[in-house]
Amino acid sequence: MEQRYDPKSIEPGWQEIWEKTGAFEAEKDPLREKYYLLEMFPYPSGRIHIGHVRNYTIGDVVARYKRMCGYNVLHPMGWDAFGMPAENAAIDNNTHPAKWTYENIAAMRKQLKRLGFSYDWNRELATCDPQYYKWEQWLFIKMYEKGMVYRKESYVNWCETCRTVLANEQVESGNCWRCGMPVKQKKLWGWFFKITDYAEDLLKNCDRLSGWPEKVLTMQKNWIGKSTGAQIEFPVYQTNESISVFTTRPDTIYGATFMVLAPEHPLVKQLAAGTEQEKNVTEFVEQMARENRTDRMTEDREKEGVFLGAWCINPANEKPIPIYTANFALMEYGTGAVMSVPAHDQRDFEFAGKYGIDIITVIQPRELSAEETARDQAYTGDGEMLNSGPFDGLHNRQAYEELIAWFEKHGIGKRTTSYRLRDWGISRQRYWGTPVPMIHCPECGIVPVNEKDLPIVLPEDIDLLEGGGSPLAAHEEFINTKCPKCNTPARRETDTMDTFVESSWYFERYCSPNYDKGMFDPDAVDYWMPVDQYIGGVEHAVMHLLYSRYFTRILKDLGLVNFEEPFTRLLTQGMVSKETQHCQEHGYLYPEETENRDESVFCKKCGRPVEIGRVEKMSKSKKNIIDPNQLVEHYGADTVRLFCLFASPPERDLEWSEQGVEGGYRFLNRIWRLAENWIPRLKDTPAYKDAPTDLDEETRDLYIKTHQTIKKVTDDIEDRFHFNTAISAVMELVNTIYNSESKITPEAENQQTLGVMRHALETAVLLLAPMVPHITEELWAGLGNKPGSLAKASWPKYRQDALTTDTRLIVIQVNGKLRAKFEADSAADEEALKQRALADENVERFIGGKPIKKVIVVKDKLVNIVV
RNA sequence: GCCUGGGUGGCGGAAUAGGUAGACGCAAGGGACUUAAAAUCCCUUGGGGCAUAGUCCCCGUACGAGUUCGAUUCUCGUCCCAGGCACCA
Repeated sequence: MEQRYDPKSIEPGWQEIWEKTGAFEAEKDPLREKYYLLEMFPYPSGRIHIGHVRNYTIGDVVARYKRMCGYNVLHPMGWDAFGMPAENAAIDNNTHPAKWTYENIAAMRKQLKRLGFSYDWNRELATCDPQYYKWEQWLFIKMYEKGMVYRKESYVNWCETCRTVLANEQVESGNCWRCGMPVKQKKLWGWFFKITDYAEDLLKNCDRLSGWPEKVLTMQKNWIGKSTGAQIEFPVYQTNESISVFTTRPDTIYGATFMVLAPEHPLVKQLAAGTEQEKNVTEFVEQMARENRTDRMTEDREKEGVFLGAWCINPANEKPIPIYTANFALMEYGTGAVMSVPAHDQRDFEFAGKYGIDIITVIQPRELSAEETARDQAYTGDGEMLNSGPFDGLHNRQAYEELIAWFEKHGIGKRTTSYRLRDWGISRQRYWGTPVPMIHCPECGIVPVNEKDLPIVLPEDIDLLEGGGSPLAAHEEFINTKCPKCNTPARRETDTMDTFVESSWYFERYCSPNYDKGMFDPDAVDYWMPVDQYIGGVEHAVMHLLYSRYFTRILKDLGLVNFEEPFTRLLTQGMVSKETQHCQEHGYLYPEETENRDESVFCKKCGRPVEIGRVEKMSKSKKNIIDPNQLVEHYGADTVRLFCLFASPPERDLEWSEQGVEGGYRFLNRIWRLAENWIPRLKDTPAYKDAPTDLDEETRDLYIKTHQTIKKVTDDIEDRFHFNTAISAVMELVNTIYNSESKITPEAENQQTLGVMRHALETAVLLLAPMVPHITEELWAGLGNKPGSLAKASWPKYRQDALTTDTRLIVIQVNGKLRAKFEADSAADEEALKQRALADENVERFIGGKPIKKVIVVKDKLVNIVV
């Protein structure tokens, strides 16, 4: 051990030892209980940011902790390596996406290693590796054969900036999740995964995911968006056509006074054809097609529509009702047609008001008259049926059931369920992704590639087009092929897959990353999966986590795995934020662009005072980012890790504070000095581990504090991952050791006191080992243990008999207010406590001679006297 | 609008089955050491009150009620903040 704590000189050495000894390599071992800990793998952007550091530190603590507890821990790391930034960077810097990606991976791997994370690097994978995506293509073909994939032309979310299609999950309030630009609707051919087949199952199982945060489950449930109701047929007047509608309120059908079709609905043009409305309708539909989704779908957008010049028949009362097309109707939801009941739906109410359509009340609440109901706004509650023929007088909930029965009996409609969830559009019109392994043959149509021809590798010699567009479509060698069935010249599919496909099964690949006979070795997956603990950002609550759950079901239905939920427990960590600095003249400022004078901050450029802005998520544009590299350089990996854990519990946001980091560094120094002072004295003394009864009072206090700390830290990590309070507890222990130090005079220095001291010190080192692994390895070796053995040391256990002293602090209350405290023997019975409390001087004052109504005694805690 | 969280000192945050509110850290102040500074170590630190400076008193966990011997914790109502969804028929 060196004199001074110098993280820079000790950390790389331990990292080397871990690597050399293969300390974190995981081997399948059926005799040992496994623990699969996974953090969401990063996109190789080139630099690790502080959000990664936090995520991976939390994961690493759990991995190291579980290892110390004896589990066979799998803790892998890899790269979500396909995606558009590589392509864009390649265009900007005139390089190749693969080169850019692999260089970034090398840089980031180095950063992760420098932080001392305990990954099994032998299992590292990159999704852009043909040996990885080969199996994704294989799975695609299996799914195609089972009818789980299909190709269709439809309106899709199109991002003009990224020049590609987006899945519904990837549109965030009308904008592209990646670049933030508005998303348009575009009619395009594309490949879809039939995730809607699993909607019900994905929804139902949410309730069984007890290890997931409620927040994430709610988001998934809302996204799947189940609603129950009926599908009802409305015949079109004087034609053979009929319009199918989905409604959650079949009980209001007698109040349906018009019909609305989505502008994209196939019947719109057909029904308007030849009527005097045809021109208006065409214009309206074209205008809707031009508008982007955001503009059309904002809620404050006024309801607009046009009459089609056609009517349909309300099957309940056989009255004709006009058919409209309107901006608020969505082709993607239900059947793309709405039976509109203005009296009982606010949106329909507004539309009817604007276009002068009849409003007929069919449900009347008890507290309002028929005239008052639905006068100023739609009435959406329950009540008694009226204007509804044979159903008048019924409660609407009952009418709901009877109407559905009536529809089913007369073949007019049936009970159905509708989901908001759409099929997953996975086609991307870009280069840097997994090629869809399909061939378009003029004779045979669409034909999957032969399995033996996999992988379909991305060609390397491509011209990336400025402003996007698939270079594959222009690559003659890639496109031209022969049909696997009939051998005539055919064309390859040029779409690549959404990168969320790769991340939907990487956790299975980690189990056997080099397996070449399939996606994964079934035995390995059988042993390691499911992931016991998954950790990542909440931003993936719907996208990645829903897709992964879906994929696991696919694999199960294909007989490849025997479980359906991939992640048993999920932890979503909060984001990292920091205060911003803003100058009137120069906008947001980096700390180095400001200077401190007279307790205020000023802009270096113009000298104006700088406003210290609110705490916000770190981003380049706000200039409130911090660079992990610089921090590690300055303080070492352990301090950076310690602060990430100490500043707040994992699920909450973490506010970055330079001074807080400094505090963490001070704490590590404090332990270092403690060890440095004591190690020479107790090097040859074994740790005292027996019952506390034989110890003198002062030594016993330290011994008990040590065991209390073990319990506290273990519980904090085990139950809640609250590392902040775990660290506090060790800080308290260290403070206690400092305080005991003065009491161990040379005269008092005997084997027993030294043994207790050693035990305390050793325990602090063990408890901190998962969080700050480098300094603790150094101290562990200093204490005479085999260098590098801490990573595999056993987690300390506490003695039940060493958790409490024989006296307890008892609190005395009068009428619930604290009035006095005293130390009581733990053996004292209730009566004794009561007598002692009543005898207290201060207590007597507050009783003031009033009669005592009741005395409540809580063992080991308090006495409350009620007067 | 709906659904989740959340609101505690100057700050980050504790209080895990209703039982001492403010652990631990940061910042601030004071002291020791030093020629000095840094570092370190020790002490003080929610607000207010006092003829009795105490094992003292009053107030205090967004606000207002309630349940309870006792509420940061449970119930109801109000306000504010963050995140998600948002014309879904």
